[in-house]
Amino acid sequence: MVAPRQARAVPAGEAIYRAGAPGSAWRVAAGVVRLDSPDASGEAGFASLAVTGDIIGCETLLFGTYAFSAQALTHCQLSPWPGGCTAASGASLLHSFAQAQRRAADLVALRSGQAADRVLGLIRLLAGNTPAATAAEVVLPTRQDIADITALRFETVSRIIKGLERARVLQRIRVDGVHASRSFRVDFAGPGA
Amino acid sequence: MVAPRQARAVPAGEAIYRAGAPGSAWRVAAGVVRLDSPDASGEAGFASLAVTGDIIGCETLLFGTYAFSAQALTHCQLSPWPGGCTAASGASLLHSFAQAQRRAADLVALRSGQAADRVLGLIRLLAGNTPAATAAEVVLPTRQDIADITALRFETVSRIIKGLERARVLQRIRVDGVHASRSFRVDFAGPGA
DNA sequence: CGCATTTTTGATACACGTCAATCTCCGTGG
DNA sequence: CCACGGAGATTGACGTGTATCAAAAATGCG
Repeated sequence: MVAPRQARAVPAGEAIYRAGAPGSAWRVAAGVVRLDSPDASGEAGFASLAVTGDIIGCETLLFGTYAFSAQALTHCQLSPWPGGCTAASGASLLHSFAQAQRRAADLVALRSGQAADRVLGLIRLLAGNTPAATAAEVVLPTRQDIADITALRFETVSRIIKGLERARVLQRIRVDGVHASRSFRVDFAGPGA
Repeated sequence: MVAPRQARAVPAGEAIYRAGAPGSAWRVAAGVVRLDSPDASGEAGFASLAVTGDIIGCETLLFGTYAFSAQALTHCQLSPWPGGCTAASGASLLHSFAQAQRRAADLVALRSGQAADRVLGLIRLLAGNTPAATAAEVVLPTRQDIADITALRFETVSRIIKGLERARVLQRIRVDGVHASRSFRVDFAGPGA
């Protein structure tokens, strides 16, 4: 009888695992995870994104080691996967497969069209991620990470986000009188009334 | 006892299946398949790419219907999946999952960097696809399809491919004295010598 | 052989990249 | 409590890689 692996909490910005390292699969219970291809010789950098509900590190079930590097873009909550009973793993695997496919299609879509639409698309993706209770609030990754995901430059991302603020689509959330640069309240419809 | 589904041959440009339609999964035995998101209300168009060895339509095992539309970009050979024995489907599914992940990362990479590098990257992907015997020959999709995959315009793709021809990286293959606009011999090293 | 489709090529405009300076936030130590 | 410094974010000025619009040429199919 093997002791169950513990759930993990990872602060924003920290590495979760490295490509090539041994390990097992996780379910992203909360937060946003960035996956990177090992940039040794091939295509460098950003490879994929995982948000709440997604499974990461599935490939370890097959190879025993991670194919990508994972990094927390926001504070993350991870739980071991598959859960208790391995019996359900067949359907469960299939389910996360289908989900990964849809996620991949979303990512591809985040890299076409005008810059503003891409950033907005990503924000939409991340906002859909937030639990219902705080549906209209998002914690964004750094400008640089947003830029990597959308294939833009961080200066461009910065300008676009400022523009969305001016258009009242985004509104900074104040914490102790100081507004953090990554926490926003989102109102896709614009200033509403 | 169910009669085994037949293998399918699909000519270039033809639809393989439509999103929402019932059906089952296939293995791409040869050729290149384009997958599109149903563009009804959400993100339109290109979603993913499948080349020789990839599995398409996996989601039917879960939902019974296709999540994407599939279209042959080159002449395609399809075989039913999973193959004869369903016993191996667990590991087989896992394997094609891992493959799909890597493919998705490749696609994302095809949408960053300079236009010429993207097109070249796609050609590389497609050339790696060809069987070893004709390793240096590729049949490319239409300029428009290449443009959709790389998030460029077909005019830009046309200019780039012409440029690669002038640089002797691509060389048109003559068929009956007429050179087709999509069959090329590839020499990534340049004119060699 | 003729027509529809695809590809090529040119001229021009603009969205985004690039380079660089400044500013804010936040932790550290005097 | 404030000076200091680093990381991230903002803003400006300018250049350029692609998009865009348009027209002609090549290809392929009936």
